[in-house]
Amino acid sequence: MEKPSLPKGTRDFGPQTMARRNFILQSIRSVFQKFGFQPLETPAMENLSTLTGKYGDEGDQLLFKILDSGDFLKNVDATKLETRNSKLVANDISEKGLRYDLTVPFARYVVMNRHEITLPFKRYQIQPVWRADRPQKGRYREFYQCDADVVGTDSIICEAEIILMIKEVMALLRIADYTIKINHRGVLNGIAETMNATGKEADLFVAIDKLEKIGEENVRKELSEKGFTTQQQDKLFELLKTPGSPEQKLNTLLNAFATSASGKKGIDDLKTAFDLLGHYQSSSDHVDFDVALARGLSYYTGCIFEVKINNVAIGSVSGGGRYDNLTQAFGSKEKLSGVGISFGIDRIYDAMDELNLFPVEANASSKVLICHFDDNTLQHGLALLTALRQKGISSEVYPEVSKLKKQLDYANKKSIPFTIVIGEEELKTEVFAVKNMTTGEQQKWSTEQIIQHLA
RNA sequence: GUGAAUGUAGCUCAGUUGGUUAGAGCACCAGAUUGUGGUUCUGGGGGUCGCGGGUUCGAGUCCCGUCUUUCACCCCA
Repeated sequence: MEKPSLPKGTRDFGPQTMARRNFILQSIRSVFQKFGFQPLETPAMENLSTLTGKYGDEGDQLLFKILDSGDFLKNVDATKLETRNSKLVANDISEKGLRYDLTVPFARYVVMNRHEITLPFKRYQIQPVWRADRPQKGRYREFYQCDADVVGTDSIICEAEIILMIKEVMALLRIADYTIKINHRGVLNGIAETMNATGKEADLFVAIDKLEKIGEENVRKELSEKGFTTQQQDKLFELLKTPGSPEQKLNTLLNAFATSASGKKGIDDLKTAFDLLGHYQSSSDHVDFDVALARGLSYYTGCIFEVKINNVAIGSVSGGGRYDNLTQAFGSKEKLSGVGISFGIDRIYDAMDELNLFPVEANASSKVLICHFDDNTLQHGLALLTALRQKGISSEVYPEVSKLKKQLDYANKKSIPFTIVIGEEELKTEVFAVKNMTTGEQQKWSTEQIIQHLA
């Protein structure tokens, strides 16, 4: 008999883990709903044609493909098969794949249901996604994304609200030390134009993004290898090192981008976003204009976001940005601009775990355990149990007759905060011993008093 | 996908140049305590040493393969 095991990069979530995951999930969901987003779910699998070509060559490699049913090799071209090149035959034997993110299925949904969608359309979506990546810490092959997107408006209000939502989620999770990095694709293009590197954006941006991780020296080394002159590099780092507050940086860069239309547009959008935060009576605390942030290059066209929890060795816990042409990839003639944010709850979990940030409430299951001594007291406990449940107090009874010690141990292990002991004496007086498992204090209460105190 | 490291009880780890029956702490179960837990004491259960081959009189220890996890690259939540 083979030992059971899980596919690489996937996990089971036990009750304790689920309680904490739900705590995170519910925090995020409540914020999304508060900001007017409506739920959407899409299938785990999509047609491969929906998924391929949307994430760049790298992304296509990471797609999980689903083998066609039936006799899928029957009609495959024999000469193709003989090449033994799996890439050549992949499309002939697989027409479906597991979704890689939630944004592309959302875009597909919008195009397919355009007639019944009122713009601007705000949806949130919380579902697992799959990537055939090599697993590492904080990187899984199956993980959940929590996305909120708005399509059908260019308004920077949406960008500002994304920042507000991130702040609210972090506050609910009691994560205090985090940074929302924000940049703009236009700023990146402006940099490329200003340093005379148009046409080589891809190499440039990939190198820029590594600045924080590998430092200026190594970035310069990489740029030299890619054929950037020292002069270009000097100009680049002059821009990247623009000093001051976000506002000061924006002003300095605006001057630097005098000849770059997209650079100016980028600065403009970012300025608007920062201004709007003020109108929302919010601050730019935690928000950092990071000129070196370059993510999601294959489809973001406007603002780019990334959220890092500080002092944990885990990648970004959230990312997002504005995209102009996602629906065009599905043949939509109308140009729909969208902007969205995605929280990775698996990484948030890992970070909170490492920082010991889970509140005790996130562990509790039942609030009350009813303990007893024999069949008679057990049976009478059921009436009390029903009374408690009718008042919405989540409670359970120890389902078999056993020693009190064992029942109290059970309550401890499940972090049940109150126990009620029912014995012959309690049956006569109808006053029960209610024990606070944290303090050890014990009170004598009637059913009404119990409900009053615990509801 | 490329390159590297790791794997001994549920968990964290010991285990000498290859040599009897592989250990500890924590956790678990039982008792001390027939209506009061998280402390203490006593006892107990639990390991095909990741899996499969090989070398050897003999392998947890050496070699090869494989899987898992981790790290770097790539990319990303």
